[in-house]
Amino acid sequence: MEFEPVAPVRAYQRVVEQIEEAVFSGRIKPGDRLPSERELMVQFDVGRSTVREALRVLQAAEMIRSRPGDPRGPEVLAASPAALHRSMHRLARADHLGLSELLQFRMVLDGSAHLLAAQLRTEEHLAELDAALEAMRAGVSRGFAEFSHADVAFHEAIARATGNPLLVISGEVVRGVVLELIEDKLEHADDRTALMRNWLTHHEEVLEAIRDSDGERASRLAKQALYDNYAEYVPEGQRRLLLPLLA
Amino acid sequence: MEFEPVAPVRAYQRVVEQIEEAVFSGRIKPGDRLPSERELMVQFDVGRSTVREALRVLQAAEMIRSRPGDPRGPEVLAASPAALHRSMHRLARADHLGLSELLQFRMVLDGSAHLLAAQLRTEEHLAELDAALEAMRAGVSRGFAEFSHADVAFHEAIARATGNPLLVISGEVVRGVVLELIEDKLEHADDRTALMRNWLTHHEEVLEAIRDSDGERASRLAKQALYDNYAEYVPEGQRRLLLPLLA
DNA sequence: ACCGGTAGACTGGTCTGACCAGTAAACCAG
DNA sequence: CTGGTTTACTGGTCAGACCAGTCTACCGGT
Repeated sequence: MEFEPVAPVRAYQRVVEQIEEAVFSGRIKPGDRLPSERELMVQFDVGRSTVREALRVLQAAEMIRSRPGDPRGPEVLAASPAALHRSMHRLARADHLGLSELLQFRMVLDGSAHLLAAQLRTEEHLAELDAALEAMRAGVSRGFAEFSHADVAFHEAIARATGNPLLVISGEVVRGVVLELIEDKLEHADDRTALMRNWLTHHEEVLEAIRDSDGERASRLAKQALYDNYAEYVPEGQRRLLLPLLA
Repeated sequence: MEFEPVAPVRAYQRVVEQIEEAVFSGRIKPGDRLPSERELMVQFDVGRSTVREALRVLQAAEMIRSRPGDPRGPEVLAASPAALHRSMHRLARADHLGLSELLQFRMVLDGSAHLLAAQLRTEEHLAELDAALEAMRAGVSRGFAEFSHADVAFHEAIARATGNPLLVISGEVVRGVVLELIEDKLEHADDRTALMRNWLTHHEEVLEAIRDSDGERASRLAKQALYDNYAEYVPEGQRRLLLPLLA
C-alpha cells in the first residue's frame, strides 16, 4: 500500500494553473490582455492579494507583464527563453552545472543544428549566413565585443535554418551561460586578434559545408571547433566526457 | 546619444534582490531559515504583502519553501534542476510546437544520450538498466500504463548514465510533451501488446549496444526506433525534417 | 478645423489590520 | 516517562484603503 504526501493546494496556485492552462491551450495568445486584478478577483472569487501573488509567479516565469495605469490590463507575453536562461544560470552558479556539462550539451546541440541546417537550409538562410559572416569580418577590427556579437548572430542563423525553435532557444541559452562562465577568461586572453581570425576561418569552412549540403562535415567541424576553443577551460579530468562526441 | 527605457524598481523586486544576493554570496546557505514574514517586513521596512510577493517569486524559482505554522521560517533550498525543468516545460508547451519539431529534438537528444551513455556507463548504470528492462518485461502483461512507466525509467536511466543533468532534464521534458500530444492516439492503438513487444526487443538491442560500449550503434538504434514508432503521427510533408538525423 | 490642456475613471503598487488553520514546543496531568 | 493540552507563533487569505501613474474623452482656445 502506497500513500502520497498530502499538501494543500494554495489558492494562488490554482489561479496560476488556470491562467497557464488558458495560455497553453491557446485560448489566450501573446499580445492579449488579462482582465484587471480587480476583475480577476471577482472571476476567481479570491482576494486581490491572492490574485497578485498568482500574477507575480506568472511574471517571474516571463509569461505576463503588467504596468500600473494601463487600463488594458496585464499583457500576455510570447514564450521567451529568459526564464530558462535564468534558471540555468543559477544552476551553473551553484556549481550544479559545470563547464564540461554545458559544453557537452552545446556540442550536442550545435552539432545537430549544423547537420540539420546543411540539409534543410534555403537560399534565404544562406544569404543570412553570408551577411553574418561579413559582419564578423568587419568585427575583427572593431573590437572583441562587436565580433562576439556577430558570432552569436551567425550561430543563431544556423539554428534558425533548422526550422526548429527548440534548437534555437536551447542553443541560445546554453551559449549564453557558457559565455558568462568564461567571459572573464576570454577578456584576458593574450592574442585576441589571432583568436578572432581563427574563428573566422572556421566559420568560413562551416558555411562552405552548409552551402554544399554536407551536414556530416558541418557537424564535425562545429563540434571540433568547440572542443578546440573551449576544452582548455574544462578541468583536465573531465575532458574525456567530450571526446565521444568527436568520433 | 543613447538613452535607456526608464522603469521604476518595485519594492518587492528590491527585496528579492537582497535575498537572492545573500544566497548567491553564500551568506545564507541551503537549509538555513529566513526570518518570518512579519520579521522580514520590519527588517526591509515594507508591508507584508510586499514581503509575500517577494517570497512568491523566490519560491517560484525554487530557492525557498515555506510552510504555514513552521516557527523556524521559510527554508532556503539547495539549487535544484526543478526550476529548469519547469521553465523548459513551460516553453515547450507555450510555443505550440508541432510533433515534427518535438520529435526532431528528441531524436537529437536521445541519439546523443545513447552515444554518450554507451561510452561513459559504469557497471552501476548497467545494473540499473537491467532492472528497468526487467520491469518492462513484467509490465507487458500488466497493462500499458505500467509498461509505459517502466519505459520512461529506462530512458531516464540512459540519460543519467551520461552524467549530464541537462540531457536528463531536456529529455524528460521533451518526452513528456510528446506523450501529451499523442497519448490519446496511443490509447486507441489496436494492438498494444505487439507494440510493447516491439519496444521491448528494441530496448534489448539498445542495452546490448550500450553494454558493448558501441555508442554509434546505440545511437542509431535509438533514433531509428523513434522514427519507426512515431513518424506515422507526423504530417507527411514534415517527415523529411527527421530523415537527416538517420543518416 | 485642429490642437493643448485638463478631468475623471481607471490601473497596478503598497500598506494596514484582521482572521483562520496549521505547526511546534513547552507545559502539564496521568 | 508518556500523552494530551495549551500557547505562541507561522503562513495563507481577505477586506479596505491610499497613492502615483496612465489613458481617454472631453473641452476651450486658436
